[in-house]
Amino acid sequence: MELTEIEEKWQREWIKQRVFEADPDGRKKFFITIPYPYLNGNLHAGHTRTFTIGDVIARFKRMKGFNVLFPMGFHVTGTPIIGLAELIAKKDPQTMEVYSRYHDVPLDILTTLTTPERIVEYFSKEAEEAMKAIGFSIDWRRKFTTTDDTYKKFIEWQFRRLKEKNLVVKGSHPVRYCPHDQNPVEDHDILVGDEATIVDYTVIKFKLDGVIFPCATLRPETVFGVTNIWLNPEGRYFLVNVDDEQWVVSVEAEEKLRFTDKNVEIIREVDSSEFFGKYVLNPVTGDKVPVLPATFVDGDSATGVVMSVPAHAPYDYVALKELEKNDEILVRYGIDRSIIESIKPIVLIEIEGFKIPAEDVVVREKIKSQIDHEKLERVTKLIYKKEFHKGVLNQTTGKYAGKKVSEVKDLLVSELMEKKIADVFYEFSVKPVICRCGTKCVVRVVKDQWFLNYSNPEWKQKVMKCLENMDIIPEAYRIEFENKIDWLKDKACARRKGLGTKLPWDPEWLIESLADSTIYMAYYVLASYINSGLIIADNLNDEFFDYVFYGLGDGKKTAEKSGISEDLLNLIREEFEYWYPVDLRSSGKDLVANHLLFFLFHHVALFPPEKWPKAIAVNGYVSLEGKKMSKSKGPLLTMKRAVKKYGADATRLYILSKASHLQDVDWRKKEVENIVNHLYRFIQLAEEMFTGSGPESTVDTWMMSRLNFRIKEVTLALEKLETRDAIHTAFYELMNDVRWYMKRGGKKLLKDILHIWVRLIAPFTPHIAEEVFSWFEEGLVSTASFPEWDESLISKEVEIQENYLISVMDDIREVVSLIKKEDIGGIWIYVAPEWKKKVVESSREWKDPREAMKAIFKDKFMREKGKEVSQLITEVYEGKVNMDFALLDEFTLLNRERKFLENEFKCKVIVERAESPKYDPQNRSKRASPGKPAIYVE
RNA sequence: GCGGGGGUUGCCGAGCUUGGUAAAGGCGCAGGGCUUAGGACCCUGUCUCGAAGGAGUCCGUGGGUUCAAAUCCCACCCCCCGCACCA
Repeated sequence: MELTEIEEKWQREWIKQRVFEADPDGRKKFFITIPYPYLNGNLHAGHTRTFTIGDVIARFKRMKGFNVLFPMGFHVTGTPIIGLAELIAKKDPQTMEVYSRYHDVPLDILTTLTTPERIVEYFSKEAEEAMKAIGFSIDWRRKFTTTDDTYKKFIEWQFRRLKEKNLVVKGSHPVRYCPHDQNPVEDHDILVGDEATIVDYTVIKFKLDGVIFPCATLRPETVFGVTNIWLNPEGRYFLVNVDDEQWVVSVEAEEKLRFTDKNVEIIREVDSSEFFGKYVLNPVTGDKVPVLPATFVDGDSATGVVMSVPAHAPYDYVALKELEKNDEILVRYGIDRSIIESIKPIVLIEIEGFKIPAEDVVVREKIKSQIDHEKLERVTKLIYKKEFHKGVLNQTTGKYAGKKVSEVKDLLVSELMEKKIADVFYEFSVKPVICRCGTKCVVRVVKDQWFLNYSNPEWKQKVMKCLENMDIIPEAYRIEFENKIDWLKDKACARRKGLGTKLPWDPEWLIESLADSTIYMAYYVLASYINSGLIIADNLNDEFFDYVFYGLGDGKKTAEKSGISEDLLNLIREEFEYWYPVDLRSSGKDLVANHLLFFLFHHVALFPPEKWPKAIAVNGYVSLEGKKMSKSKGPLLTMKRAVKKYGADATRLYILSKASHLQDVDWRKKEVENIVNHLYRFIQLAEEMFTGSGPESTVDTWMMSRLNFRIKEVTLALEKLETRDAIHTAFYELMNDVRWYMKRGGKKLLKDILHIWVRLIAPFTPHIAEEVFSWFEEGLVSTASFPEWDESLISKEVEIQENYLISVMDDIREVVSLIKKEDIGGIWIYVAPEWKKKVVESSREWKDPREAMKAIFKDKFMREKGKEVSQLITEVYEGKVNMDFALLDEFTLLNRERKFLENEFKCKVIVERAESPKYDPQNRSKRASPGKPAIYVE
């Protein structure tokens, strides 16, 4: 029978018997979810991996006796689907190519996918078919898409509740923005500089006659060491009204400020030279410092006004030195030389190995000019790094003295901001940033934006608490989660464009797509009632959700108001109570810093602790023959195509067996094909085993030991979601065990082993497992019980005996290969004499070889053996003697297996005691060591 | 830069938590068996040397701890991922 036939047959059977439709009952429940896919394309190998892990666990838990709910929905919210519809509508060549070639959309259908609705309809159908074809044990009665009216009601409820808790707040935030398109730009909109991030400079407001000189800096802590400020003598500056203040900024800065949330108005252009030699007030220290010219100042970097800290900033140090020597400039701007000469670097950060850090490195690197950017950039970075991490602030900094720079920085900025003597100026980390349309992008501050208040420390605290009680798989990721929780800032949660739910209190805004996907697992409970028509959108109001999720309110009134029966309402409430919380959420590692984090945040915000998630599992990516997959550019391998080509079981098995959890899987055609062969091998072996029977044999106990050990290994691995190890054990190692058993003449247990084995592999390759299982009994393996192991049958002793035999065979084989003889007449095996065993045995009782020898040589017989004994003792202590083997009754054992050995080597085998060999032409018996008999071959 | 993960034999990957015979397993390669033939399948080998089961080398680099280090500690080099308003 072909594999595809088997697969389709059992998939039909599962649907017919509704095996995966889960409703509450008396059993313990297990609720597992996988992030629903976003429908801007077909499911691919990456989904295949994550989803298959989920399915394997779902199937395993089901067989372990849990009532398992494994549901699936579809994500539609956001802009990419709209973008795709537009691209298809205008027949964008790359899109048409990628979607027909890699997503396998037939061209005649593709050309019709010009609206988001058609795209969603097409890909949701495709996705469901793909997931059925690969045999996922999903309860399909619960599917939905995030643009369903009923789902929108659910999201509205969620956001109203969050707002009530003050977790949705108004604010402004910086985005990359194209002035020409008048739109924020995303990564793929950017022509040049897509690696640029937005960095926030601190602006410190130095004052002169009521005019502010906003000095932009990344090192606000150095404000205590300012000796002067810089303007570029060749740069253009404006005097501008900024809100209710007057600022002097570069012309470039003025332009940028207009995109912020400040009101900006040019008063007049000013010449920087009119300020040189004048004194500005440092608002932090109260010092008055001069304004001086420096050409390194970049008008296109932040405000174009810079504070000078010659003790810690190499640029400033060099510029001052240059100025001091440049009489022409001094004269030109009427700057008194004594001003420069009186400037002394003010050290405010103490760091080992430096006195005045900037001076030290400039001298050491022999930097002569402020235009030597390459060297200056390098040493600037060097000093910054050292000072930030290891530097300690000194008494110059007043109350911050004794603290580390890294500890003080944020605190200092927020204090200065509060006193309104500092501000923020956003700037790109890399320049230029150019939009696809060719326009230079700016940082724009979007005003009156709605935010999820993730920075809220109490909220974070709660998430941390939740995390503490969760299982994180792999455990190494826990620290990553902790870091990300700490790092998470407020997140804008509303958009102008896209698909989704409108913000209920401000319908101009759409709820952003990650924000609407945080607690939707709860919605799966309702979805089956919605899909069966028992509930429609009109039934869903806040009272309904409060009642179902919180048990709040009066049942009768709520039912009345919702327009559904009280019985139904209570049924849904009970079902929610039964399934929630989520026991396991399994996902790709790309979702750690966003979705999974929000998943936790929203759960702790909206649900009591007993409804918080229990576990998160994270897995790596999938690449194709070493190349990264890309939905929009290719290459891509769809789930459907993989299944069609290699079969469901092979695809499942391959993608899980290739790498452990965090590791990325590289999909290689050749290896997948080999897995297909392996499955045929398994079926062939299974057929042999099913019909196999025979008498008891000496290897039966060994086989039982192995089998039980393997069950144990597979079970423990699956409990930890280590699917790779589980597959390895269940398929390869157990198969090797069975082969060895058969080779050794084992027959009796074959059929029984198969009956157990087939259940062991059922979570991974359910179709083949069903087929083989059906040879034995009527029911389905999907609902059969997972094998339990019997610890008492796992026998170390029996396994040692078997390993001993293998080791002896290896030795014989090696000897045979070394003598390079065509025909072997016979093999003589000499088992070590009793006295040697005694030496080995008693050696173990002593701490070191000298003591052992002393003790053993008390025996006269041993003394006579002198050198041999001491040599043996040395070998024991060098670890050359296998203690497990040494204590076996080797003679009996080898004699028992003599026939087997004769068959293996196709010659006669004689086992002798080394004390009294009947035939030993080369006197090899002397070499016999406990656990390692001497061998003679002729 | 910050944070996380990683560097093992031709390749992919175990082993590292808890130091104790490095090289599980797969792919590839070689030899043999089976077969009309090919594929598949089965067996054996695959760091180096070896005409007796042995010896030597070895886990990114350099140090350290230890009787003993792939494993623990320190420093350095290299690779991958995330750094957000995008699903």
